[in-house]
Amino acid sequence: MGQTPAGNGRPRRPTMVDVAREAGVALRTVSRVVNNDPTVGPAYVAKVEAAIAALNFRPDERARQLRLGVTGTIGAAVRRIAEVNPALAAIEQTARATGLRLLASSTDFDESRERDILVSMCRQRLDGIIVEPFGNSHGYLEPELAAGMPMVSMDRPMSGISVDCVMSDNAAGIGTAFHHLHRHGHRRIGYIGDSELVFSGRERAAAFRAALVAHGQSVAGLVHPGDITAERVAADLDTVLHGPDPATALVTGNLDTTIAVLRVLGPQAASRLAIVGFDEVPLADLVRPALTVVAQDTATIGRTAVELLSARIADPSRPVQTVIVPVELKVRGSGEVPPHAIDS
Amino acid sequence: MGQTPAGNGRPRRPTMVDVAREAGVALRTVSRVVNNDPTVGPAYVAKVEAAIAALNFRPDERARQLRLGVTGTIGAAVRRIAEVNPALAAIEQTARATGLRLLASSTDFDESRERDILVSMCRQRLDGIIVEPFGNSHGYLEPELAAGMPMVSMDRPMSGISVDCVMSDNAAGIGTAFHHLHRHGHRRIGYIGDSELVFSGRERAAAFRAALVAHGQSVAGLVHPGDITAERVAADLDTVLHGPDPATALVTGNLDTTIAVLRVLGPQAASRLAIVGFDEVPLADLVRPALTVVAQDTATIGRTAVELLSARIADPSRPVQTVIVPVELKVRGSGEVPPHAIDS
DNA sequence: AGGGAGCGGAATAACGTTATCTTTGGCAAG
DNA sequence: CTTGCCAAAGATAACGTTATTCCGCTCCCT
Repeated sequence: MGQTPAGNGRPRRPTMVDVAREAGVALRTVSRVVNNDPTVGPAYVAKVEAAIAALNFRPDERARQLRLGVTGTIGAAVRRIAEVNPALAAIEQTARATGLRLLASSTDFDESRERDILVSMCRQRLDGIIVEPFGNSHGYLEPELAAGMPMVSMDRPMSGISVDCVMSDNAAGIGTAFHHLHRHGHRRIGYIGDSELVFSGRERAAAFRAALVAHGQSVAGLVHPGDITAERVAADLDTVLHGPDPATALVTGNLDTTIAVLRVLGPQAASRLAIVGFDEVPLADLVRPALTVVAQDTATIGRTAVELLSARIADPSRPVQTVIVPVELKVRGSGEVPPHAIDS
Repeated sequence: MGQTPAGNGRPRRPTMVDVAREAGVALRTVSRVVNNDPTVGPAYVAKVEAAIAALNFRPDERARQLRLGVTGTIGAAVRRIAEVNPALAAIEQTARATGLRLLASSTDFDESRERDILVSMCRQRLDGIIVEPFGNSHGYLEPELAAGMPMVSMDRPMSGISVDCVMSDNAAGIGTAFHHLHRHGHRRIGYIGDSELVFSGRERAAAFRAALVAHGQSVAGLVHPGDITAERVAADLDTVLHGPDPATALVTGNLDTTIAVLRVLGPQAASRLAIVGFDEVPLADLVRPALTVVAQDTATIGRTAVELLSARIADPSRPVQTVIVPVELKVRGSGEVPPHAIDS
């Protein structure tokens, strides 16, 4: 008996074979009608469409994909879905405009989970993958790359393998923030940011040190990368503000740091130091003080990621490319507090 | 010649047949090894695993799914991915814990797009679908339901078809907000919220009218549902604040309304009226005034959605169920301003 | 020592679609 | 009237996996 392989309670859905029998035509003809092949006579089209409607037939995308070899879907393995993630929004929009479906998953800042997701995407033979890498060893993807799986990394490069990459100009962003504060008269500027175990944390801390050196200042006591916990940030903020030579201004290295700093400082933040944050802050206009930030061009990043991926899908042998996207300073108030306005 | 069906430049990936040939065993044996079937002798396991490593074989999930009839994946069609969406985060977490993959897409507040996504998910024969419905006619899903596609709606019921549903207790939430302001001495309380064309907008406006009536007050001039644009909200706020009998307190019907109201009022919001918002506000502790809100229990909503879906997958004939999740008042300041503190 | 149980592996048939190839029918040209 | 020939529809073989069936081998018991 032709029972369903998974013998659960689900009723078997009609297939093209059923439609063909119902319409009294060949299987191939049903396929042609479903795919709008113009070489089918109108009488046959009508018969087949009637049968499709009568049986409520819906083609099985899995079988189609298996046969075609192409899925029409790209994957996005991002660190956080369901959080404000404008780059992901841009990816989705661009993918849609390109006629690609998008399969998004959160790696959730977990290396093993990232691995699971990427391997699963490869097993599904997606047409390509965009990944916001988290872990530090992506060597296991080497065979996939060799097998021709198109891949693009976003926000940071992948480690151990060479793939197309799109990311912000971290160094320029930090330089701009520093310069902005310096131009408003600040001479002691501190930095609190993400851990240097993370690529962007490393790049931004390094850029900040370089800015200090370029202005002939000592690095000592001013640069504080590390894990982003309320305690660590509070402690480093205390060092920066109440050391022997207190800072009058601060650059925060990413969104989470900015939020943590604002929480520690409380409503009087603006009277205690000038702040320029890296990353746009959601509801920035409702937060007090209104924050001056170096904003990443997330729309361009997301769009570029899809474009790079599409280009590689079209031509797997093209040279690997890294795109650096400029950042933009958004002046809103917190970065323009002059040094003499700071309580000491 | 056995060429790839899609004759593009991608190299053909090795299949189980190739592995079997390489290892000198039967196809079925490779399948058993891949699926950790214990009835394979250790010598064979070693041979097969060596061949798999040598060829970089990865099983094709599409073929597996086609053969098995089950995908191990559920779909989530939500209005907005990549925005703060704690319910989606809970769905993802629960799905992961249940061993289900999640395919998330944004309907983007577009009825035709919602339809595309849902039809596409059905064609992919996902094991089940969670949908945050947007449109007003879901009759086209009737055949899918009849064919046994498990479906759960979240946040609002679907129109025209009967599926499991989980949503917040909108009426109780509005009642709580009203009562809270009333208890703090306010006697003229206004409401600005989403359009009554939308289910939750309708429920909340109705609940607010009911609260007014229950307190023996006139509805006239106080209840303002509508599209959420800066202009409309500003105009209605003006009516509420500067009418013949001005309100001293306001309930906002959802997050977007709350934000729009705060933008219009500016930093002096708290000195002009007391506010209780529906929906939790991101970075609520950094926004001034700190907002008193009626928060939805998004974690429970997301988790329940997956649980309802799993239950229906397990037993397609179980009765359709609607789960109402309680809401919670979060007191933070903006809702406790007494009437006499309001500038007139 | 012979026979049957039991186990592990091989051959083959699905799953539902699309593509290749073949067949049929109708019509115009020689 | 026959010969192509084009259009349109049918038969059949993939795609890569898993499940079913079957067969040969070993081992143990009588």
